[in-house]
Amino acid sequence: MKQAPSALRFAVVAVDVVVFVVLDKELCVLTLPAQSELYKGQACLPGGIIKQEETTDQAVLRVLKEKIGLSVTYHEQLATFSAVNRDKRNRVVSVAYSAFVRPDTALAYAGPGTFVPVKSIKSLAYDHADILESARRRLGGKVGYTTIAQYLLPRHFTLTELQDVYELAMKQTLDKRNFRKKILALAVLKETGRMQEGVKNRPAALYEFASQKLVELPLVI
Amino acid sequence: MKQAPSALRFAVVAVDVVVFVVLDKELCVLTLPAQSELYKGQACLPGGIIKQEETTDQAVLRVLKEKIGLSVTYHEQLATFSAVNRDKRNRVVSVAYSAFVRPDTALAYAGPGTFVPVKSIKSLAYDHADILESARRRLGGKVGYTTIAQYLLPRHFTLTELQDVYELAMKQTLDKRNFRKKILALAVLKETGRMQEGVKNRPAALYEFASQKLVELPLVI
DNA sequence: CCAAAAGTGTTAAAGTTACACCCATGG
DNA sequence: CCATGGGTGTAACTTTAACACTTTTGG
Repeated sequence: MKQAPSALRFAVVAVDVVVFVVLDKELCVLTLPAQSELYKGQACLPGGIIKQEETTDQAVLRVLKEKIGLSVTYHEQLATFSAVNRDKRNRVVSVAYSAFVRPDTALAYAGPGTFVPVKSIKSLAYDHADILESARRRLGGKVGYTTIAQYLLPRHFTLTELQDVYELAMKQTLDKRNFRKKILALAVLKETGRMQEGVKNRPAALYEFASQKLVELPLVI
Repeated sequence: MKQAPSALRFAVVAVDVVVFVVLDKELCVLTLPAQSELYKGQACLPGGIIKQEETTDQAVLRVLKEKIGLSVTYHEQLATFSAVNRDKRNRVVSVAYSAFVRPDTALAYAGPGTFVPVKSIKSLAYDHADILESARRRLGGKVGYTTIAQYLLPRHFTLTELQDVYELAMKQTLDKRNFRKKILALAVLKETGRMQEGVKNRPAALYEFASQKLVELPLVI
């Protein structure tokens, strides 16, 4: 593919990713120490510049894999951030993404990033705090009308674990009986037939999502 | 602001805008004849390359004003399209926007674009058909839980006109009595005290939105 | 007086909320 | 037998859906 004249290419196009995980009943995101001198000492989100022959979606997967050493369960585009000074060094237009990993993946993770509770994050380098806030809001909305919660859970999970994810994402507590009635009525789950093992209380039934795709529901929870 | 080396600036960043209007009980969008040789004869959405010192939001307003001669009532970011070959000439990453104009503005419009019914559009240059479809879907969703319909109506409007916009956006008919009950219960409208004039049937009361800002509702319609 | 659109209430059904106790397991 | 979390139903209330006729105006 031909390239447009350099004079027209004002900006670098980058991706930044908010990688969510639920650990220990806390909603966490992956952060890294900012590399650049200007933002030294601050944390930031994983990200990188797109390559000449890749889409932003491909860039997200490449960056997470190559630079961060992580495979995510699901990712989706969030919004594009284009403030002229969002990166003080030079003009970078960033296409932000949300991504999700299962807790077991995060626990086994040993790359350069750290998962930290969203609540504990006071500030981030660049405009990454804005991006995080935007992703956080989107997650809160989307958990209620899609099956996005599945990407934050192990494949097989208990209804209580599922409810925990909903409560974290929505920032509210839910009634156990009503939650179960609703989620089961939606018919997006199926019983695995298996039970929890090695727990010191009554073992819970394990469920899984019927479809691994993101399903949109006619509004619920 | 310093610029990153040209070698890192692979792509041109552009904006493309889906400008909606309701004319004659039809949802329409603004299209233009494509300029480039490669897409000669096809229609496309208004758009343009961002400038060095402007955000994508600013670029949208500038492009619509300078190139199209149109002031929109409201605009919001939709999504970013980055397929490597979405523009065959060279790499263009496009940040797509939805925008809305009131019918009176569209009727008075005399610029280079044309408002054509969405239904009548079979194809568009570049990936603009994808962008339009995406905007169309978003409008359909958003009309139900926000006050976005206001940007497609004159400032003062009848409840029937409001219902028409909802029906067009949602692609379904609604019950007149139930619609009125719901929308009035939401308390987002206020009576202007004025009535329609010069209509050959019983004149309807004119309403306006209480806030000109986009308001998100706890789910409705 | 006719045509056209405005305006208005009730009832049945569905969905949502609030709420408390017994059960199975490991230690 | 105790502690821990799992699992379950019902009744009041709220919301939604379906539905038809009278009113006001201009021509």
